[in-house]
Amino acid sequence: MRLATWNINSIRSRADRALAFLERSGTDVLALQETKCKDEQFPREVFEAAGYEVATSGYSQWNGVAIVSRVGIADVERGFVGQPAWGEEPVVEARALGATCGGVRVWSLYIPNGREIDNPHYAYKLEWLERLREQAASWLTPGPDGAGDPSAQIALVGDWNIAPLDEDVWDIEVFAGRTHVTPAERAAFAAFATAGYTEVTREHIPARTFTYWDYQQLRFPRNEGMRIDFTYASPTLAARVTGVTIDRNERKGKGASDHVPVILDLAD
DNA sequence: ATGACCAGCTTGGCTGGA
Repeated sequence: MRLATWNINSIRSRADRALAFLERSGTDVLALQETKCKDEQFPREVFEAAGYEVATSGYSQWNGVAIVSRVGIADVERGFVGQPAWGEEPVVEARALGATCGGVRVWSLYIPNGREIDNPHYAYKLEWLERLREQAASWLTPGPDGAGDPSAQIALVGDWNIAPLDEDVWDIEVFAGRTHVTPAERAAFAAFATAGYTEVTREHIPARTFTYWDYQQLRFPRNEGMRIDFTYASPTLAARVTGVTIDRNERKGKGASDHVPVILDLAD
């Protein structure tokens, strides 16, 4: 099975690119982030006409996550238990969508950006990651009610908005005092390993291979990017990963997202 | 060359992105 994740930065602007990517890459399950539309605005017919099923979570023009699958979509969950809210009138944003596709519990995740370190959005980001990690740990932990399953196949995929290593940004000095590289964010990211998950893209992808390049200042042609799109896999799923590809070509040309797809190959 | 921000909404100047 082939499982991919992609922050598409507006599905309505790039539905054609997404479908072309699916067919070119032979991807079975595609987790999308920043779809930037409400559920009723999602161009699901583009995918359904090509034989895919679609699950969406979108409440406004911001955020938005979706899963597109040709191996089934079952038990769709919009948001996770305990997911923090944001805003003056607190709202649980469309940043997490779970569905079971081809036997894998896939979570399409768009972790909050954090904005600046002294912005309340940064505390929200850290809280969001902690609550997600607690839930993710529970999914692998058997309880008296049989809530968790240590052998579950779970993929936590998406735009984590964290660069875990200095080499995950083109110039660490540019990021001094900014979000995405702080010890607190990196600790929140690493805690998923303590919870029993393995980040499975690292070992397959060379250092300084990026997944995001800002639209401004020739960042892509200069290869001044960031690596912030990752996949944490449960033990049984991690054991199935045979390869990982970052589709750098998808950043080229007019109308590209600022992120590119990250593709996992899973043994049958 | 891979090229000099982009998306959405309030349609024109904001917000959010990282």
